[in-house]
Amino acid sequence: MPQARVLEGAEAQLARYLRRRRLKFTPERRLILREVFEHHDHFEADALLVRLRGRGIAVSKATLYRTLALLVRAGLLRQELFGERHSHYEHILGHAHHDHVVCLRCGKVAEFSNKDIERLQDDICRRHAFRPQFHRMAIYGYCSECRDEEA
Amino acid sequence: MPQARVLEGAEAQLARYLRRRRLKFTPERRLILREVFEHHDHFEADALLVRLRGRGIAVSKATLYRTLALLVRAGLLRQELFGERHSHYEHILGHAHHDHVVCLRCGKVAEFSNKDIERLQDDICRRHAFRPQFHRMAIYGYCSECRDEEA
DNA sequence: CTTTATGCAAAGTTTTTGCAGATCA
DNA sequence: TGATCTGCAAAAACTTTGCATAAAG
Repeated sequence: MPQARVLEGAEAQLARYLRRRRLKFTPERRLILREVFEHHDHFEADALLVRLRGRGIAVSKATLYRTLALLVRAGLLRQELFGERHSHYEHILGHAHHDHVVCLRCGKVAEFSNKDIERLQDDICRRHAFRPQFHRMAIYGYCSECRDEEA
Repeated sequence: MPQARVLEGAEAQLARYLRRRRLKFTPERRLILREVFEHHDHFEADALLVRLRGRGIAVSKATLYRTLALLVRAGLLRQELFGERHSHYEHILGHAHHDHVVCLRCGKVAEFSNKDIERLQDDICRRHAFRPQFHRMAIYGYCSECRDEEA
């Protein structure tokens, strides 16, 4: 899916979400959405704010956090905690579900997805009479570039 | 493994860790270790502090946090973030590796472990030339008691 | 007696909130 | 025009840190 299409789809999805709830599509929300869906896939709130500021867009921290929460509620973003105290956000739209491999030394994050694991997770939920909504899985260790530097 | 044995093992492991690094086995460290390994398996820093205070043990917050970090480094505890901004801690010693199922409504956490998933994770790491150290996996959804209350 | 640990209070980090004024539908 | 938003600054929640004093090895 080309990036412009993704942005278009994201705007449409957010517009629908807002309209249904009689919420407003403000310029701030549009600018943040744009910045989120035009480029990067994986980001932290603070880095996003810096990027916005760099483009001369002066939304407040409060609005940024409120908007990110809104985008999560609207199903456009996924919020992740990779063992750190701050959140990472990822696109849902235009990006299939996947899990993560995180390097403990350089911090690099790679993605993977595995149908067999998903299927086994479903088995587990059935056994626990649990109705799954989503899952998070991350494997922590050392990437090929960092594994040799480690003791 | 009976609980008393676990505590014994934990003390031995910590003592070894400290000795090697010429660190000290202070009364505070011993008391915290005891409170951690005598009973509960799954706890939050603040709840632990309250429990200690309830037993008349007045370690400071600073020492508590420093000691928990030490126990993680020494391989006795695992630190988990279940999508909240505070940590949960779990025993490693006396407790086999497992993953979690978390109820989004009542917050209940159940454990599971699955050899097939672990094996598939190893495959993935091999394919990424990644040297895994540990992983975290949590499935979020609704438990049998809460699934009916949800829309 | 030297190095490491503790307690206190203050600072830090990331995120949330109350409120008054601004703005969208 | 009325409900929702924004920005600000202050609060919140959790954890970390600097420093003086205490204590382990």
